[in-house]
Amino acid sequence: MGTDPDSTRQKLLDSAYQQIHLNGFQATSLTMILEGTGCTKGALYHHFKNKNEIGYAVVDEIVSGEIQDFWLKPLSLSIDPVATIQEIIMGLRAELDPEIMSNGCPLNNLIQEMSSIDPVFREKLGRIMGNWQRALAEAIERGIAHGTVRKDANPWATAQFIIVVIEGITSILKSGSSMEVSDLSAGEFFRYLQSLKA
Amino acid sequence: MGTDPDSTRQKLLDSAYQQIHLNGFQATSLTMILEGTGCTKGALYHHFKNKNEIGYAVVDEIVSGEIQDFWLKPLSLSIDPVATIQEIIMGLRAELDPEIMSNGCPLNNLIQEMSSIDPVFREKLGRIMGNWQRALAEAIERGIAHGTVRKDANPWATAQFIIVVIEGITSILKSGSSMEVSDLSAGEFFRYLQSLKA
DNA sequence: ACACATCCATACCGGTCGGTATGCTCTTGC
DNA sequence: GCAAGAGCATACCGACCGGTATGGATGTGT
Repeated sequence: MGTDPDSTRQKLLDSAYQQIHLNGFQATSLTMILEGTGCTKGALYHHFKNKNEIGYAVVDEIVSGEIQDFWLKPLSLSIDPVATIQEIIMGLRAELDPEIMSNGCPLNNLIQEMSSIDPVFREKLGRIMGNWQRALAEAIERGIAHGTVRKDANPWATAQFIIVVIEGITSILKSGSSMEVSDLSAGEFFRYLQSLKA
Repeated sequence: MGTDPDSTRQKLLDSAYQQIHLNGFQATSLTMILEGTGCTKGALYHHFKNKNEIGYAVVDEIVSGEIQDFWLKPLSLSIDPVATIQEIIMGLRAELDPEIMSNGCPLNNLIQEMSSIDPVFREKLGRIMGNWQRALAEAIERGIAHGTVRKDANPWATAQFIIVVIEGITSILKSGSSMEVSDLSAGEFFRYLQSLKA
């Protein structure tokens, strides 16, 4: 049996992450989180102080890690950020289940729902966004230094615009329409990315 | 006194619209909607079948109308869509209370929250998005015909990308940071718009 | 082997939610 | 001027929410 406390905590966190991604944080009840884990409310309140703390832990231990793995790590090694960004996006498209992807970017979803309500969420999510933007900007700077990116590109503004477009595309995906819809704007996005090249 | 039933219904709708914009649809309780209107639950359930129908009415009668007024109407007369889009955006920035604007685009908010949950919301919101995109595409086509837009621009893809960027920017606005944050990507966006000119 | 903390299940609580049942008041058709 | 229904207020309901109190099992230091 899973008498390992760490594994039960992880099971709860994973379930919470999935449910929050599906229904949003506020619409996710503790009962829904417990469902499928085999745990009860006792376990949940043993590992977490209250519902908000579960959300905070999801952000700190899961969402943050995914941004780290998918974006920060590849970018930190890149001297050709335009190519790297395209590879990341193509990789995400191939890897992720489209049904899951149609639920939007977990980071963006939480920002939309919680940032204006809860200052702790706001701070944590804002920090992740900041790291993401910084990693992009630094990669672009390295690209300029290595001659792979136009010299007159503004790294910080460009980084922010890239995030804007990515979050915009995943947002639009939710308005219904299938995958081909985002192919169009993805094409325009790649055209923009190419325009950054030196 | 306001014994006029139409005005009562309108008051309820307006309050619902504001509360939904502030807190989201699911997090908005009927009590919150009633608050400030001077009405009670009796009035509410006299004019609307249930909570969902209130949301549907808000979409049909308010959100749809705002997109119509702010975007479709100006675009339908334009033969220089790039200029028109810039004017609309500058106008929105000047007109709207920044505190209200930091709550995001009502259309986008509802899509994020409700599209994956409720098929009726999904259909209604998707239809509005479609109209918006179509109006943009048609304006771009007219721009091409009148020589204000590059001939090799793909109207449909460009229209979608423009929506993506607009929704992306209003999304990012919520992640904290003040107005100047969006100025950066707005600058990049205008740069992209200019690149569409003939 | 015994005290004790960790880990978790069960049962329960007050509060709020969306929704309903009922009746009053005022308008409107005739 | 009188029935009939529109327009609404009040009171109430079951369901579910987040959270707590309690106690039983299981390891753990000594």
